[in-house]
Amino acid sequence: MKIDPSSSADLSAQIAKAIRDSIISGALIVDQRLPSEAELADQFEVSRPTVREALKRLAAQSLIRTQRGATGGAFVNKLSFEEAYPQQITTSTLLLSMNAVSFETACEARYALERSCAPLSAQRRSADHLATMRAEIHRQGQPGLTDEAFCASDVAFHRALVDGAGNPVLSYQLAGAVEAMQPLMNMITFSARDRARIIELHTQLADALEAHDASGADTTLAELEHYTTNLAR
Amino acid sequence: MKIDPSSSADLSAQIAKAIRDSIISGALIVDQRLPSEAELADQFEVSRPTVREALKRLAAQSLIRTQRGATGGAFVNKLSFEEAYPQQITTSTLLLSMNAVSFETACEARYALERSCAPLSAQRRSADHLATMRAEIHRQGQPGLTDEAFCASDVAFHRALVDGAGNPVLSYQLAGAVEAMQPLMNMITFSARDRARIIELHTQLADALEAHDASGADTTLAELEHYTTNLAR
DNA sequence: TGCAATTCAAATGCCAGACATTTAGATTTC
DNA sequence: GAAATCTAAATGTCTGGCATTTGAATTGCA
Repeated sequence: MKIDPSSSADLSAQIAKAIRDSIISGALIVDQRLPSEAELADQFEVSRPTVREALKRLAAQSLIRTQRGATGGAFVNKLSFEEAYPQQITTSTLLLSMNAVSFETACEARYALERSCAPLSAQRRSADHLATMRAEIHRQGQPGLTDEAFCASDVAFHRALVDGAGNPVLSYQLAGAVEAMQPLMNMITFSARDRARIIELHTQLADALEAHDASGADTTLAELEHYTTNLAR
Repeated sequence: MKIDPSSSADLSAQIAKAIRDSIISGALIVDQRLPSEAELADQFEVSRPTVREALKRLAAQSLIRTQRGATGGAFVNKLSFEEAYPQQITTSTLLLSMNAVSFETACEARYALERSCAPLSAQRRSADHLATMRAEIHRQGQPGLTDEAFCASDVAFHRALVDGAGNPVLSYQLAGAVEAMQPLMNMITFSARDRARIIELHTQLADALEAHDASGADTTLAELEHYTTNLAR
């Protein structure tokens, strides 16, 4: 683990990279304790603040965690799907807002990915997932619901659909696509008639999953995509 | 933008969160300059090193960039898809390796997502994408190729397929799934016969895309998934 | 006047040393 | 033997300072 003092890059960035590479390569394994900040400073021949900046960089990516106290220090963190979700969502949201991605493009991606989950979800969805979907459908029918709350419930519904596939990798990837759409969706105003149609399609979708009907679910998702893109116009 | 001094969390983490929230909410816009480190230290009533640790956290997520010199400082960074790719890939790779995700699960997710791109790619792929795919197929047929190089070429082939859909959101999401699989794929040894079969399927796939044949591409991808999962056993 | 060289100031990058706080384990005391 | 205390190691934070970079203002000269 070495750094190049002649490089133009920040020392703390170089040190972070060196440690990150060690984690990715497996030289540092989960829960292993890194040397103390003072020891790292010695090894890399830099000051403690510089080492600390490097460690903060890694902490921001959830690659390490730190503990204070006698047996404390920095430990290689076991990156869990739960931890990775929020980061994925934040990044996806910013990507959409900062790159002026059109509603059509985002919508297309979202439904394309979601349709890839549908057959698996039709096959494996638990009663729990179905119950969540039914509950969200019911909420969507409440009269006083704001557009924002309607969209939030929509996201919850679709996440239950995706989670029904029982594949954590899919759930992780989809979380970004589905949640990041929400700010864009929030810019749409839904008439009572729009909501009724969406709820109808959601119900069809839940029915299809309950009946383990993959192609029915796929067809309904296609309709929903079509309806949503038209709404945005 | 305030922090809670009585909180147990690190000050630098709180400050990073405050600034991050401002960026996400749009209170800070792209290319806007943040106050200098000294000014931030005053505002948050902490020392400069603490502010610096916070800024490094944000830099690690590509939310800001820093410039030295007279007109330097920290600027809100326009997060681009190109910048987000490597992060996405790193995270996905670590998620798979640290959570002992089975080859079957990862493979299922990868092909499910990839099949969602196939119809779009069949419709929109450019001559460029096709050329890349053909070139990779040719490389895969070279006799002296190591298993690692074969897998790398496989990844390049599939990325061209995904990019052919012409949807940057899809490409971004898929990059993680496809690239993160590579370490798992590298653990498989391919016989000459295996390679021949895979190349055959890749050729079918390229042919289907060239003919704008969506269902043909889908069928071939399903076969490829089936073949790959069987190989892993 | 116009252009080049110089100077200047502001900002980040980096360092040394110190103190505060937390925490587990060792030690002491009853 | 159990509870209380002490201790040491580690991170968290601060002060103050110097080095380096870099754009802009200033100056000097033709």
